[in-house]
Amino acid sequence: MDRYNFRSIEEKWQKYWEDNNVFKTTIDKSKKKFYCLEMFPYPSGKIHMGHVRNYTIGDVLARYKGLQGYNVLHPMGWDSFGMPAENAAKQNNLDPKIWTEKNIENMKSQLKKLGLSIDWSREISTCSEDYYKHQQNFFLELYKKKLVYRKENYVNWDPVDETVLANEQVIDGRGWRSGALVQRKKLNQWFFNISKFSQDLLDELENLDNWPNKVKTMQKNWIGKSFGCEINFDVEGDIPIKNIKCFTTRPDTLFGFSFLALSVDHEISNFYKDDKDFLKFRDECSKTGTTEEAIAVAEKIGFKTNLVAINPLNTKEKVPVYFANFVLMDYGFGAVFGCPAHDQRDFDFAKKYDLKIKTVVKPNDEDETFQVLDKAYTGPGVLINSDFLNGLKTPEEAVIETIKIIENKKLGKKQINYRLKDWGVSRQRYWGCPIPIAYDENNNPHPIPKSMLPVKLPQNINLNTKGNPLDKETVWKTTIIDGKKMTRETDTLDTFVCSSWYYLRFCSPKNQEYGFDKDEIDYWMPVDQYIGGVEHAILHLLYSRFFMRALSHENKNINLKEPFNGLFTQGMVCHETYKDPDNNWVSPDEIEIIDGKKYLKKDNSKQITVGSSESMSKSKKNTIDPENIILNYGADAARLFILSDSPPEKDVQWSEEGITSSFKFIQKLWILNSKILDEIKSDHKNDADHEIEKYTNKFLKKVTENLESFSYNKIIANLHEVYSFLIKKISSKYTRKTLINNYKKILITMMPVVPHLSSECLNLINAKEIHWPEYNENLIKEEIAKIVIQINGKKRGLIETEPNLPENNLMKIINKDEKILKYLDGKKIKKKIYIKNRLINIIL
RNA sequence: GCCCUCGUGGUGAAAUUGGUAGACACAAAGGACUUAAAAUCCUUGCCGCUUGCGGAGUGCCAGUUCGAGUCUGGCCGAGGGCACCA
Repeated sequence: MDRYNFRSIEEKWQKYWEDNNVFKTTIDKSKKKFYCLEMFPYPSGKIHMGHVRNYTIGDVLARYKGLQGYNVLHPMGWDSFGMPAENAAKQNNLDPKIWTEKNIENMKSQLKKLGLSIDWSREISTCSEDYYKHQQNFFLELYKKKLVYRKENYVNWDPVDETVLANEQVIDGRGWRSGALVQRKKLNQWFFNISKFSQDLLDELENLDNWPNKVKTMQKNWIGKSFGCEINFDVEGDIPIKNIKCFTTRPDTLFGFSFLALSVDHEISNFYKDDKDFLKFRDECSKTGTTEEAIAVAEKIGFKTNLVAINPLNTKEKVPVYFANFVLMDYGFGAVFGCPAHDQRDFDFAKKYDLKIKTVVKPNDEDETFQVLDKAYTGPGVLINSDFLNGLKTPEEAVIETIKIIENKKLGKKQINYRLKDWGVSRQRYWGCPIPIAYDENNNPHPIPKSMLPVKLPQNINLNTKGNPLDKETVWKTTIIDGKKMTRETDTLDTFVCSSWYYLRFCSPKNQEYGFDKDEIDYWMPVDQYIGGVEHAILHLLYSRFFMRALSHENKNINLKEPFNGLFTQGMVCHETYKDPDNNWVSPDEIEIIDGKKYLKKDNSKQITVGSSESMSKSKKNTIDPENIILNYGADAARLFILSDSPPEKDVQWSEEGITSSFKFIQKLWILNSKILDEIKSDHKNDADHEIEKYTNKFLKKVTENLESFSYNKIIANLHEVYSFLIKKISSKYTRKTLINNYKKILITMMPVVPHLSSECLNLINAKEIHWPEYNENLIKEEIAKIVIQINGKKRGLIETEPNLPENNLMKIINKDEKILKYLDGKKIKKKIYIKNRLINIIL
């Protein structure tokens, strides 16, 4: 019996698939389509286990759908613009393009070794001119539709990467890539008007039935809709300002008004720009900015103006106006009215500056003497101390009533606000898609004419400069449009723009005229199943949803809002962490096991401490290189293991034992195959066929259901079960025809998981016409019912009977069963609950 | 602080959606084969008297039900998301 030579067999099939263009796809309107897409990788140089998991999950689905007869689109490409290339290029003094292309070459060959069913003829790379010229065209289309605009704005400035970051790229006050503390800086920036679609982006979440609720909730919170009203407060004081607009969700608490707070960037700050104390205060605020600690400690500080604001519902009441560090300029109107009794933040501020705290809401279970003392009350209740509003139920009734009153008195109006802000897309970087704009001598922007696209990145430039290298390219910067000399925009686009439409490009990757072909996207879009990491729950997925809307906006040819019909977010790959006695992280490769204990390979005196299992990361050195795994165990074993044990949406623990066990299972399946080949050399008459028919059909049902529900870990369990069955029953003398038929079906179900082994075995049994096997419900029907006997809800026995046995007949059997009679003990039966074919519960 | 998700053997997990808890796998222990080892196969969730049998058992406490891992309420714990959003 020969050993399974995974290397030659995997290579053979990969070559066969490639040479025969097995996964090449074209439109075929006679067939139902299935667009299976995994998030495309950044070409960092090598694939990691996260990729292996992501692409294995996608491949299982793509192959399954293909076997079912769908016309499957399963492409792959490269998210190849971005800072790592630029940084690597700087360090090694080479061209980012060359660095990137080399990485792509390498990663592509690694991915191919995984045996993925990818149509490589559709490969795209976002850094190629062929890709970004269409992106520039889209930018100009959006510009024309006024969905792109330029404004001066405070930005999140990353001092290490010397670039602007989107709010979403600032994590805990630090740059998401560099980890540097983010600063505030005012710059001219390009923006995509994503907030125009806030309501629609929110509404359509409801219809995304095949998205995880988790992701929908995150997006919902991110969009952050709130209902309230704007109120125009009259003010009096020493500057020529008559009123200040505020946004509030709690107008019902207006009688608890005790101060008005402004953002330091509010237009009123212009009157204080010569006030040294104010400037000092403003500095103080920008320092506490967005850092983690600052928010945690979050001391509320204010700067008192000489203004007073008048309560519009009680004009006798005048309260002080402050600038305060907790008021944001880019939400609402940069001004809030303070009601300390019913907002914790206002409460803290009032305590600090000794402002009035007037209770105007009492909880439902309190009486009217209720007073807010050491903590704001933000819950529901009834309005008190509020004159004509007294007795209203809050918040629902009271908010609506108050808004009506405010509208009638023309003091303000109903208003809906969103937290979602427009998407700043300008980046001060070389390695990105150039923004196709040029400026005239008055600094007015002009689109680059379509005929002059693409605006190509200059090559062979000096990257070792501070700030944006494109700024220094004086020759490149200068251009002539309509005979006028102009200066190019030197900012490039955020790389999230590239990934916002790549799913469209895959439909027609070769179209030179436009980013995609209408016929092609009409057939292929939307993506039926999108698979990737949950880390993109907000940024990438929201941007893509926006981009699809932006392209469809005012465009009769495209009527598509949602790019991804189904979304699946897979968990991470984790591994134990190791440290040496000096507290340094140690990689699994550097460890040797002696007598069950782990030691440092190069120094056996040093014992390793084993830490918790965490997601694989270079910094903790707990990574496993997929290339080595494929080399030593094969792609099928790697695929099998990455799907085993844990459900795909949860984290999976990588372990040496696990991959070894998967490797062994592949070997076992191969031995089984050899035995079956022996077995089918002769035929049998003995009619044991029914057994295998039945088992196979039950198995097919389970596997099919598990595939449909992404329960891929259960499929592996099913494969173990079917193996155990076959290896035991192989000599049961099934007729040759039946054995081959059923074995063929089983092998086909293995195709999505272990395609090389499965293809080889199918070939060896000379199987033709390979398509997903249907199961026959009639063959699955149970011929024996196992009925649990419960006495007073406790399991006391198990009886095997014919199916659908009437209760009377069952009781006859029970009455002959000594074990059970022991429990009945002649007692009177009060009640019987009989669930056919399942259980009977006898209550005494 | 707010929002979401999840708590099942030593470990990763299953459980026909309210009906035999622990499928499948990893680890450990014991056993078989072997001169021996490797490989392979079998047995074992826990507590008790030890073929068998009995008991407890799905984070904790209540509730609904003939019956709860599954449903309801309250607590405890873990993970994730958001960050002064008015």
